[in-house]
Amino acid sequence: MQKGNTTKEHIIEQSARLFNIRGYHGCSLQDIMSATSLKKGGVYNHFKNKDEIAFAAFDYNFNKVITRFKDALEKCTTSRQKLFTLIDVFATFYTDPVAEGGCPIFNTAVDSTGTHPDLTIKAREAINTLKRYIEIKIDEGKETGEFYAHIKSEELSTLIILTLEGALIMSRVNNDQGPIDAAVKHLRTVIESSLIK
Amino acid sequence: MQKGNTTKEHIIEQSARLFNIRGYHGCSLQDIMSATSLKKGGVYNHFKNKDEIAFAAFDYNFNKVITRFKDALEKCTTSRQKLFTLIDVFATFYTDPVAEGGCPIFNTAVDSTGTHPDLTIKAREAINTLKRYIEIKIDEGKETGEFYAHIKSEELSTLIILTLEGALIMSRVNNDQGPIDAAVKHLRTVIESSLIK
DNA sequence: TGTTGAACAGACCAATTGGTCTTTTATATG
DNA sequence: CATATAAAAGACCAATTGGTCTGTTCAACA
Repeated sequence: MQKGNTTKEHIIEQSARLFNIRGYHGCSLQDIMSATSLKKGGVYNHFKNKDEIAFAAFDYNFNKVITRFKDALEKCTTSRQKLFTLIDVFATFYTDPVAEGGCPIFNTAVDSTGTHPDLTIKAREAINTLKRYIEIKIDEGKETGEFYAHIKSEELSTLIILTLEGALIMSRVNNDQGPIDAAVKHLRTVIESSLIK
Repeated sequence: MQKGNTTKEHIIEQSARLFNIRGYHGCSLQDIMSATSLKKGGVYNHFKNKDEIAFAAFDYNFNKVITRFKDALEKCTTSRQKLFTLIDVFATFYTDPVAEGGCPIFNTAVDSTGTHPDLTIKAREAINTLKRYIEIKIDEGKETGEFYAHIKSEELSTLIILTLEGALIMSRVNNDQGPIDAAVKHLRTVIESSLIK
């Protein structure tokens, strides 16, 4: 266990790792116990069941995703810069993952659909939070006159997410950065040529 | 069990459904037994273990995907038409899924990574088969002079797949056709404006 | 220093897991 | 009709699952 960490945080960290790699059904209590070097009593002292751990783990991972976006965008001044940075941050999810095993949001979305409705809801909310976040950045660019006013923010935000998330999955399964690079390059072109005045 | 089907085919069909909805670890032998109305002996008379069922189920689903592409593209004459049809076929994976629960290729890719290497390999091979299939269609268009020669076939093929697969996942988790529509519209524009002479 | 409460260990549980093996049931063929 | 063979049933298995509960340990505080 890392110093300065409470046991509960330690469990969440390790579980967040495991759930992202193995998925909800692929990760057992035994896996969590091994990863945390705790026995059942130690784990269940902080959580009432596996679901609670999974929820906390997802929130933890999602928070790391959002934080990475916010931190990177803080340094940006123009909306153009913000959008490009947004894309670059997505790309870092491949080279330097928030959580080993790819993007926790889409992972959880795919993993939970059909088996764990409550997790699906969490994934859905996370996607929509992210979507609105990007939408706002686009809207800001329109308000300052940096972007064309006719651009549909929601559509573009959706497109950015689905392109990069698709790329992350494809890159990961092929163990090849090609898809990520193709997606980044493509989106840059799209933005440069159709969004910016 | 449907008429004209062998028991083995029946097991594969049902398992293909279940594995695509619930994932490998989310689908138990009991689930398969219930879905097929067979007992353990009936299932294991045709397969030696769960893995064999999962492999056959994946092949079955993948074959349905490829078949749908081939059938649709048969009627096309121009390369432009083929590429647009390709995109439309992807879109049908949302409205009229090959297998309930989304695209089996990316589902399996996400589901298996980190827990089931053999399935990951199958998913990877499927993605690359599909990628090459689309590449060839683009190359054909270049050879006939329909498309610009400078277009990078592999990159475009990759982009088409990752965009539409990303859209399928996003549409499914949000239960909203918006992402699919956005992806289709976008790719059509891209092809129309930068690929076709 | 003795006591209290939280943190953790670990025994225990019923249910379920994937898998094996023997027995029964159909079915086809002589 | 008898028999060989394949298909399916279902009893059985050890291992693992998520979860509960009772001890034990340890640290803060009076």
